[in-house]
Amino acid sequence: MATLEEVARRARVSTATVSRALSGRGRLSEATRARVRAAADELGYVVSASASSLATGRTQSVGVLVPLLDRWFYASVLDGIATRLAPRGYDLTLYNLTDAADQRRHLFQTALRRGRVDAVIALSLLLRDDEIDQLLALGLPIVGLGTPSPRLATLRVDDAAVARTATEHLLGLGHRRIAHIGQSATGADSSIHSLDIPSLRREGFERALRDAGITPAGFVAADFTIDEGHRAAHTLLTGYERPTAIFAASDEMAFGALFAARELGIDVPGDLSVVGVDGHELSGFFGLTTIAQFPHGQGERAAEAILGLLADGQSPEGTTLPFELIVRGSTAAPR
Amino acid sequence: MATLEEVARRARVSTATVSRALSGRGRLSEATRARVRAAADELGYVVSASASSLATGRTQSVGVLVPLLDRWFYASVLDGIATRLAPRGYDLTLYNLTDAADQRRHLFQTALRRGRVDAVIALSLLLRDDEIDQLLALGLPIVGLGTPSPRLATLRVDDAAVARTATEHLLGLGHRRIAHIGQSATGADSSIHSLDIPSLRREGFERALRDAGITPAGFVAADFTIDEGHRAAHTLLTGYERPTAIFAASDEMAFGALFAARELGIDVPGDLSVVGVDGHELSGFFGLTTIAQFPHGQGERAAEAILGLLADGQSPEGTTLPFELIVRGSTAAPR
DNA sequence: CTGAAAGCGCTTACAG
DNA sequence: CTGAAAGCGCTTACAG
Repeated sequence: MATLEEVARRARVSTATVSRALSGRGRLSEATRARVRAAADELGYVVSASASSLATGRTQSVGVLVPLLDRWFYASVLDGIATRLAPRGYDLTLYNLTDAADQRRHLFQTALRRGRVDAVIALSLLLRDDEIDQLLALGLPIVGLGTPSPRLATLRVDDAAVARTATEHLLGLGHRRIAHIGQSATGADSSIHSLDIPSLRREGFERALRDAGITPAGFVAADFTIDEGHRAAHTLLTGYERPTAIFAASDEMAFGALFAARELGIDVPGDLSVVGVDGHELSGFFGLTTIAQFPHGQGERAAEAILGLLADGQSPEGTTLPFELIVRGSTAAPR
Repeated sequence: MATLEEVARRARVSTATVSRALSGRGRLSEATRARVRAAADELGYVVSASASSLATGRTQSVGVLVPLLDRWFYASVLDGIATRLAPRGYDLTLYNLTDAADQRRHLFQTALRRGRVDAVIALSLLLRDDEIDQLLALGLPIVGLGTPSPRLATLRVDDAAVARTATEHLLGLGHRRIAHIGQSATGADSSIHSLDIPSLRREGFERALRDAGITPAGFVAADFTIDEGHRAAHTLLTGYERPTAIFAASDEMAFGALFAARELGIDVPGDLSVVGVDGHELSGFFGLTTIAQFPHGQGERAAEAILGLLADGQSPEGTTLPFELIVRGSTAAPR
């Protein structure tokens, strides 16, 4: 790889001039600028990331913290982020934040502190207080997306409203025995807080029912996977006093509920209505009524927020993300 | 952030000694090593990535080229890669390779050449010859995963054998009118080659039929999505001389075929058998017979191959990835 | 408008 | 076993 120095020699100018010509910073005569550009092109010169970073303190790279890579929702968000970052010349460094304690420690204490990223986007992460401390101590722009800490500037959907919308849709159809599948991220006994997404949805659900003077017809905790949704729905549907409707806190769990209903010979929507959350790419095929929340767009928004902070320290304007009830064949009035 | 220099001062040694103590390279007395470690811990010192990279030429980071982020298959592979890279202290830099010409050019001519990664993993990418030239010119270890270029060391499933296995499963059940949904990546008229995955699967399918003395009962090109599989299946199932079996080149297309059959009132597997490829996480719920290929494990294998090349230049041992026929309820003998 | 030079924070021969 | 010093390849005040 050619170096700045070689370009300088070829263009018969100093390295300072080459740097200015190529970066566009500082005033130069058009003639020299053109000469330098030509020399750089001929040599196929590209600035060395590490040398440039060392000199400027900037890396042109954004770190993204993701809890689960292989889930449609996160993959979509990530795609949205990548879509916006690339054209602006920012690289994306991916950090998969698992539950493994030593991996988490290494990430916060070492990996992120090596100075490889200029900013951080944190996706729907449950972070401990000391982890947030370490994140903030980096002194970098940070944007959370659905991250349940009031200490992090976060873009979020109003999850209580999401749950209320779904629940009221069912109430509006005339359902009175409505069960919920969801909340298990922190557990009911969580000493942390109830700002995480699953908890907010559960609370929204319960409040909507309470406001209607109705008590929940059941709740089963599940981990936002089809398998778990399937298991949870099976429990609800084989208990006595079967619900006429289920509000699942994610589409994947709702899919599981649909499979469970089919296996049990329960007709949807005749004997059971099901609502999910996400607007999963498959929800249309399943005919699932859902609250769509456009994860790809969320990723784009998060990337734009970070780019704004990076460019002029401007915090994102709005922090509330849109959602939308999409009514399909999985919900109807109870018989 | 504390610097090496500060650690050196605190431990009352030279910066050279600190570097040696922390990296483990070079021989040092246990006493000084301990003293340096203590000083580093007290200051919360972490090596600067850019300074270290500039001095050594190594970045401790692997670039991953992905065509589509929001597809289950790629997301799983990515997760597998991340799983193996993290414990070895390597960062993962994600490059989303779209079809946009200018973005591709920027990636190969600039982004990858900035020296930000020590190695590259390329996932199932269709690369032009000049792009492969540029990739090779980086002089870095490269591992392809299902990448259709003989010029790149690639881990791959024997896709012709995958297709043959699926097809022979259908033949073995007694099917004689078998159609295929797949191949569209390069198009039939591709002047490039037919080493890409969709083409290999199509060829495997056709050869298996030919060996059995049977002609294909149809082929529709589709883009590996549910939507496209749905559309393609609809075409096949509403034509005259409807096939009794469909081999779809991916599970997602097979899901689409199942939805199409259901809409058309065609009983699966009574009137139609469907086989897919991938072992998608949903395939079990759909009762889909499939050829599983374990993308998460593929990602792990690719990461290990790269780590091997990075550590001692050892090329990966085997380059063939496993697959497995999983028979479920979507296939049966024709009526 | 352009250049000489210091500095970013490491690593690694080279000496001793 | 340890240190002084050069060097990695840039950028940016500071001069002129």
